[in-house]
Amino acid sequence: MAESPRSIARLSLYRRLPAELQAEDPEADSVYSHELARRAGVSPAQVRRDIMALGYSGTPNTGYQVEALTASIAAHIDPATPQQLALVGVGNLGTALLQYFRGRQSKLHMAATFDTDPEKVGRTIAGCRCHPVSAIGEVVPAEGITVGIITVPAPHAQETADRLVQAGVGGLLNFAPLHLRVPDQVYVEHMDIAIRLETVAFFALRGRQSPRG
Amino acid sequence: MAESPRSIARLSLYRRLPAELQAEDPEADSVYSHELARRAGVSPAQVRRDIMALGYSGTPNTGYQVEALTASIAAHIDPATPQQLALVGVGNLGTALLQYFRGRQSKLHMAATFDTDPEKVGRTIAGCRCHPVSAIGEVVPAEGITVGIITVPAPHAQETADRLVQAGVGGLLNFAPLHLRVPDQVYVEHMDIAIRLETVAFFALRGRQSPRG
DNA sequence: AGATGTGAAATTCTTCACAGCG
DNA sequence: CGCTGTGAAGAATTTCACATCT
Repeated sequence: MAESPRSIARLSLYRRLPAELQAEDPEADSVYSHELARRAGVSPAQVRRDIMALGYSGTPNTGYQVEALTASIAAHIDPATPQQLALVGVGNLGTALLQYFRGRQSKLHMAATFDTDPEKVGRTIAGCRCHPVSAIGEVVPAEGITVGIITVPAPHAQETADRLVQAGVGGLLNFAPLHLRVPDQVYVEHMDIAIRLETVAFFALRGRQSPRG
Repeated sequence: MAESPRSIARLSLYRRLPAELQAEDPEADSVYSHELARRAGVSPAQVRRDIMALGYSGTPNTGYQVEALTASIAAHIDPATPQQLALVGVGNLGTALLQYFRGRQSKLHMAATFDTDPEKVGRTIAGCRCHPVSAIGEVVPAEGITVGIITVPAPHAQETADRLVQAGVGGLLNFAPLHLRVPDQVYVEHMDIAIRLETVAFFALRGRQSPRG
């Protein structure tokens, strides 16, 4: 089973490569591991192993059928039914993310946003109703929300996470610059921009090759 | 030498933990590996090994002196002289990032922004002058910029990266949802929000424990 | 020939466990 | 004692290399 976060992230990446491919060559209905590898920035062996884990097989000398491959990836990583998201903290970054995902067709649906600012509460921002943070406990279960996106200032991030977890979400995407403490069964991805920027700056001066994917 | 991207990222994280710590207990001038570990979400052994690589040593039974530790981390990961950054793509996300880093004191300085929109070019956004993208080749060397942040739409991300690399940057922080192809000596961090969100959504339904970091 | 699928090797990263110090 | 520093073990991940298929 390729069920590590790394492999899931790579599969998610592979999935959108056929679109790139077909933008260049609309005829193409199959693709080699080394072509996917080149576009994904990983090794061909890595691609083959990830795809192997899907249970899908390509054909030697021909590669992978893009349609079948895409379907296999979707079957593996997409939820059976659409999954609901919530975003907490409708500031600059939160709004940018809402715009970013606005209209993106996907199995992930932005169901609600939350903020403490009375100016924002009650309004609809980027097509999404803004609730007061105090309503998390009510709205999250009511909407069946399973994932929370945290874009509040650092001092409020942990309490926001606590509320979301308490309300039942199973995963968090955290943009606040601190490590969230959550129960073991809750999955967190930390999008720590400051840390990543410092890491880039470090290696920018030292000429090290980038890591995977 | 703990010079992997992972270890650099962790050091960057450890560095801001003393501030958290001292906010709770202003008296504290030393800290144990297990305390740092708890706050960073890693194991105590990992903390000790990362710090070992700095050349700094704590004292048994007392832990690490926060001031000396912070200084050691800074000496290891900060540039000797301030490093200049550029951001390309002053849209919602780009502006949010500019605001986010506005006023943050650091060895990293936002020296220029670039956009193609004539409405934005020439203006000062979040305290930073906006140049036309066509000026990258001129401004980047002139300002000594070493890191580029890419927040342009996906279709323009690769050409943006090419321009920045051509102009001499050594590292890129990419927010566009695709893998950038750059020469080996250029370091890239991919902040692929869509992929990370899909990964969270996947594990939110499966209750897997988060990875470290 | 030139792909894929995959056991096995290699590599990288993390944890264990304990000596030694304060 | 309870901590740090660290060699060695262990896990996780990636790559190799080649049998196999078209």
